[in-house]
Formats: sequence, C-alpha cells, structure tokens
Amino acid sequence: MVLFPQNYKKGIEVSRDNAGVKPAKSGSRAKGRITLNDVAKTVGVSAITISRALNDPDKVKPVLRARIEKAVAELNYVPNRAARSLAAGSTQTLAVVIPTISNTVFSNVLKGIYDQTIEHNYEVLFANTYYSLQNEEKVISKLLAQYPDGIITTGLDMTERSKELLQAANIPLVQIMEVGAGEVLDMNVGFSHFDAGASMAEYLLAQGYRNIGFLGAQMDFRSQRRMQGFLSKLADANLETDKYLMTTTIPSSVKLGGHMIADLLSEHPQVDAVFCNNDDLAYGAIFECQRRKLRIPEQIAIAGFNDLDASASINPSLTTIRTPLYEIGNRATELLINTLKRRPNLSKTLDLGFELIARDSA
Amino acid sequence: MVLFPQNYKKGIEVSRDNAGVKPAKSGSRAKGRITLNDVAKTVGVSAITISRALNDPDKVKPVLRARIEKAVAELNYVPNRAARSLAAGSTQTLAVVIPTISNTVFSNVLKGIYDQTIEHNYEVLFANTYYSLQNEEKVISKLLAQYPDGIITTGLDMTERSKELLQAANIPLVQIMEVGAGEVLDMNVGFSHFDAGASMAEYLLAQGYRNIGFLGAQMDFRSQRRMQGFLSKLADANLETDKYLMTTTIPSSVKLGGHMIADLLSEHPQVDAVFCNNDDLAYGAIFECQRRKLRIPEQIAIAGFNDLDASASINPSLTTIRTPLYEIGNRATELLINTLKRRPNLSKTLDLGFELIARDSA
DNA sequence: TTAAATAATGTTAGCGCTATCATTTGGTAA
DNA sequence: TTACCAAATGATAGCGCTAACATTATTTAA
Repeated sequence: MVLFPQNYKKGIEVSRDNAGVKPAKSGSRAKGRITLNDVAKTVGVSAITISRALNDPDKVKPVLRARIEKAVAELNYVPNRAARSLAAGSTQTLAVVIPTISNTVFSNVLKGIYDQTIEHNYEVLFANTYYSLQNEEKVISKLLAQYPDGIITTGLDMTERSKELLQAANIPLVQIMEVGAGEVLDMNVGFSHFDAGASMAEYLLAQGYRNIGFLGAQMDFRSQRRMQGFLSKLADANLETDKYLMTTTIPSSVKLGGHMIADLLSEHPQVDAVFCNNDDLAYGAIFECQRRKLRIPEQIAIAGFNDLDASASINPSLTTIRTPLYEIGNRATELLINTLKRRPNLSKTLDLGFELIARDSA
Repeated sequence: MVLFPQNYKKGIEVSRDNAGVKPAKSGSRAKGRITLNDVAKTVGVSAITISRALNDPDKVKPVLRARIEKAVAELNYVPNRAARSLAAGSTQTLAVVIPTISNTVFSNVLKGIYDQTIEHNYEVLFANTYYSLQNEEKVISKLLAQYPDGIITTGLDMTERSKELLQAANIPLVQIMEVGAGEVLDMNVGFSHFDAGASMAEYLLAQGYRNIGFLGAQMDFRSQRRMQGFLSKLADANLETDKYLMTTTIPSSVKLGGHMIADLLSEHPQVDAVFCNNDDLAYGAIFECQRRKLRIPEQIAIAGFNDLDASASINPSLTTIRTPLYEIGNRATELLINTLKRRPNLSKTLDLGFELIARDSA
C-alpha cells in the first residue's frame, strides 16, 4: 500500500514505519526528518559514531556497524548533505556551465561528465548560458553559491566579472570544448576549432572543389573560430572567402540547414561544396538538395561537423569532423576529481583533437 | 591580468582584491571564503541585515542596501547555500531522475524543467537511471540526501524501496512522461503511451496498410505500452500482431533502425508499413529503404514517434506522433513549484496528450 | 505634543553534521 | 600484575546562515 502524504508543511508529522522513533524536534524549522541523532538514540551510541559508520566504516567495529546499518535502513535515514557540507567544508558537488542542454553536442558532453561524477560519488549541478556571456556571469554566481568543489565551464571567452568570481571561489576549474584560443584560467580540455575548420577546408580543396561555401548557425565563439580556420585555408588557396559565406545567430537545426542552403543556392548556384558548421545543418542541407534533385556529391558536396548519430546512416553518408564530446566531459571531470583528491595531473591542458571522417557526401 | 590560484588547499590564503578585508578564520575547516559576517563588518551592520538585504531587499532601507550591495560586489561575496539550506530548512533545489541525458527526448524534457526552475530561482540536480530500476533506487537515495525541495521522476514503475524513500522524504513529487498506466504516488504529468500507440495503429489501418510491422528499441515500460496499444488495434482488426514484430533492449539509434528494418524485410518482404517506436529508428529505417530503392510510402510506409527536429525535413517527411516533451518538464516543474509556494494546483494529474502528425512517409 | 503603529535593525539560538581532541576499551609486552 | 599502545567511541564546538523574537528609529494618528 502506498499512501503519499498530502501535506508537505514543515513540521507536520507524517506517519511512517519508523520503529517508534519520531523525528526529534518538530519546531517550525524542523522538517520532520530523521536525523543522525535519531539514529544514534535508536542504536544507543553517539551521533559521531553513526557519522563514522556511514562515512568511514572501517573506524567502527563490524558488529556495531551492522546494527547501525540496520537502524539506518529501518528509519529510512537519509543524511543531510547541507549539514555535511557546512561541517566538512566540502559539498561533493561539481558545477557545470554549458550553453544549452537541448543541443546534442552538450548533452553528450554532460553525459561524459555525469558518468565520471557518479563513479566518484559527486553530484552534478548544471546551468545553461544560452550562449550569453551575461547569463554565464549570472549562472556562475548562482552555482558558486552552492560551493561546488569544482567547476566546469564552456569555452575560453568570458567576462572579467566571471573570471573574478571564479578566481575568488578558489576551486579547481576546467574550461572545456576548446584549446589554444584564449586565456586559460586553470585547466583546459578540448580541441582546436580553428584547426578543425582548416582541416575541413584542406580536405575539400584536395577533393578539387573550388566554389566552396560555408553555412554557420549559432555562430558562437567556437563556430567563429571554425569558420576562421576554414576561411584561412580558402584564402591561402586564393579562393573567395566572403562570397559563399552565410551565417546566422539562430540556433542550429535541421530545418534551418534547409533554409540556408536554399538561400545560398538561389544566390550562388555555382557553389560546388558547402561546409556546415554543425551536422544538423548538414542534414537539412542534404534533405533540401535531395528535394531539388541535386546529386550529392557530384553536383554539390556537403560536409558537417560533430559526427552525430545519423551522420553515418544518412544518404549519402555525411563527411564530417568527429569531435570527442563525451570524452571532453569525461576527461575534464577526471582532471577536476584528480585535483580534488590531490592526485597529480600530467598536464593542465588536454588537446583531445578531432578526426575528419571522409564519407560519401563530399 | 588573471592569475589563477595554484593551490586549492583549505585555509590557504589566496591574494584577492578584497579592499583589505580578509576571510575571518583560516582554521582547518575554513575555506578562506568571505562570509556574511565579513560583509557585515565591512558595512558596519549586523549579519542578519546583510542576509535580509540579499534575500528580502524590501526590508532594508535603500541607502543601506546600496552600501551592502557595493560591499558584496567588492568582496566577491557569494552566499553559502549549504548554510542557508541548513538554517532555513529549504534547499531551493529540485531533483530530477531521468533514464539518460544523452537521449534527445529527455534532454528536451530537462530543458523544460530547467527553464522553469531558473525562473523561480531553484537549482536542478539530475541523475540518470540508464533504464534500470535498481539504479533508480540508488540515485533517488543519493538525490534525497541533498534534501531537494521537490523531486521529478520518470515513469510510474518503480521498486517498493524507491516508493518508500520518496514517501519518507515527504516532499512533493511529480512522476513524468506517462499517465494512466500505474500507481501515482503524488502528482503526475505526461500522456498515455498506450493510446499513442493505438492512435498510430488506427491511422495506418485507415490508410489501408495491412501487413503492419513494429520496430522497438530500448523497450522500457513506456515503449512496451506503446507497443501494446499499437498491437491491440491490430488485433481488433484481426491482423497479425506477432509476425512483424521486432524488438530489442538496445538503446534506440539511427544506425539500429537501419539494421532492424533490414532484418525485418529480409524475413518478411511483404511488410507494407512499419511503426518505429522512436523517430531515430524511423530515420534509420528510411535511410535503409532508400538504399534498397524502396519507394516510401508506396512500397513501404514508415512512421515514427516523438517528432524530433529532423522529422519534418527528412525525405519523405516523417509521419510521427508529436509528444509534448518540453511541456512535460515545464508543467511538472510548475506543479512542483506551485505546491512548494502553497499555490493550489487545479489538478494533481496532467494529461498533456499527443498529436499524430501525418506527413509523407505513411 | 504624545501615544500608537510601523519600519528598520539587532540579538540569540540552532539547523544537522563533522573536525578535533578526549576518553574508554581491549590487547600486548614486560 | 602493570605499563603501554592502538582501536573504538564520545564530548564539544562550530561550519555560515536565518527564524523568531527583541529592540530601536521613524512615521502616523489623535
């Protein structure tokens, strides 16, 4: 039978099967929850012994420990992390600042972070900046109020105030996604977006394309640097850089990719290759070209970025750049936890690179 | 200039531009951070006044408030939420339990949750169950240790122990994604997966398809109920239900969709329509059919579930069921926050429905 | 003008836990 | 036995903040 309490009011006593033990206080601030002291009274030992049994079991005799564990289970005791944090000065929490959770790129990164934290018994607090440095400043401030033991932020570009806050917090920090494109405050894990863009340009040039376009959505700092890397190689080859360039600050989506390539082609039908700054955009471009009966890559080549799930399966399969998203999250968290556990890191900066995956679309 | 502290050791003093004020204590537990008391001393008022200026600004005279805000900014003071939580008995934190963050479905739900929490100044703590009830039990226990003010869990199926823990926690709970398919512990937001499945079956039947297959990945409880709803309508129409059925517990992906339809077609080339339990799977199926030069929907119809970003753009555009993912997260959080703020909710259960989007693929 | 009401600020205690140091228990060697 | 040491457990204080009540300043009403 399950009866869920109808009333959550502070101090309201809710019936529980607690072996007769009731929460000690039900004053106005009491939450009516079982505390360490309740367990201690039940077992007949001091509170600190319960604390030890839970946090450092080896310090408590096995027999007593067993009794404590039994009482904890019976009373449904759940330690109060706020109290623990306050007393111990550590929250076992990591803060994560990403642009938006609803982008596959960052949900993959976050998964990498999550899997590492769960293994080391940390919690994850995340916040979205929605690609705004002002928002970032706000959420950093909010997250720091939770006194995380460490923090991960996205990108190397932030406001001076954000930097100040992070330094004043005096906790390890990993800036993720990008390396080699700005000031690093502490640690850094990612890859070079400039090089990634350049690498795709070189590939397309090597394939013989000469009227090469660029479609960019979102156009955050990293997108811009991918574009710069890309255009620098076109410039090196004495090709047009501005002519077939189309960017927007609208977030990337499949639909947007369709619209953008439509616009580009209506202005410049001679374009023979397009680098989309995100696979989503590239999917949309491919679909739109299909509708226009343009053969890919014969009439127009399409390339993407990130190597998302569908890229290997789409027709034609998408030439793209694989980025180590999960690994970035995972390794960044590893750096953080190593630092927190006073284990040395080989390096404060990890360039995890990228990989150009040549498939059929270009 | 930015110099990041090289040492995070407790109590180590790090130089800061703190207008001469140093953290009060640097004992072994002190984190070397500025506290309310430091601000109070700087401004020359009591700590509680600082607290009020920050939490309930109207209660402090504007002139004084301005001085306090200035001091807070100069000292880079960040309130300690653990201390606040402990003193106030509220953490301003909501816990979220979802199967996996790396599934677009749940990252959309989480975004809905996040956007609502940010507006009301709550924090989000999330955990993944990876579709395991045992994991769910563990993460619920871990999350409750943070004493969240409210909690959102996914689905109606959980272990007895999970239910016990949630009840003992005595905080508002919203079970999301599904309604009408099991015991609700407190509040409930979602839609009927059985009905959604049934609705797609009716549509396909109405279109005249008779050799109708089903491809199911992951096959968690909700997938199963979608399948049951779907098959029940096929049975009503006296059609085969088992013959063209293919399921796996492997997580859904585009690639998997391709493999599954390939397998299904090699066994049963007569299949004329397939309902994929996820759009990802449907994309993969469409791509594979294209490679086999099967005309969609003339030779084989494909339908999906969730109406993800690419579904409207793919060729042919995908007939699917649009599910209110963002809204589920958003409304569930709204219910939770209303409850926490003692505002009445019209209902403890919200059926947000679904919508069949008929496009070209079926 | 003075009392009463209200606004603004202060004092005190305590939220639930753990660091630190103190004490007790049990085991070992002399 | 006694002295000694390690292991196990306990007492105390305090982490940084806010609820509750107390006091003081300011405004308003009579």
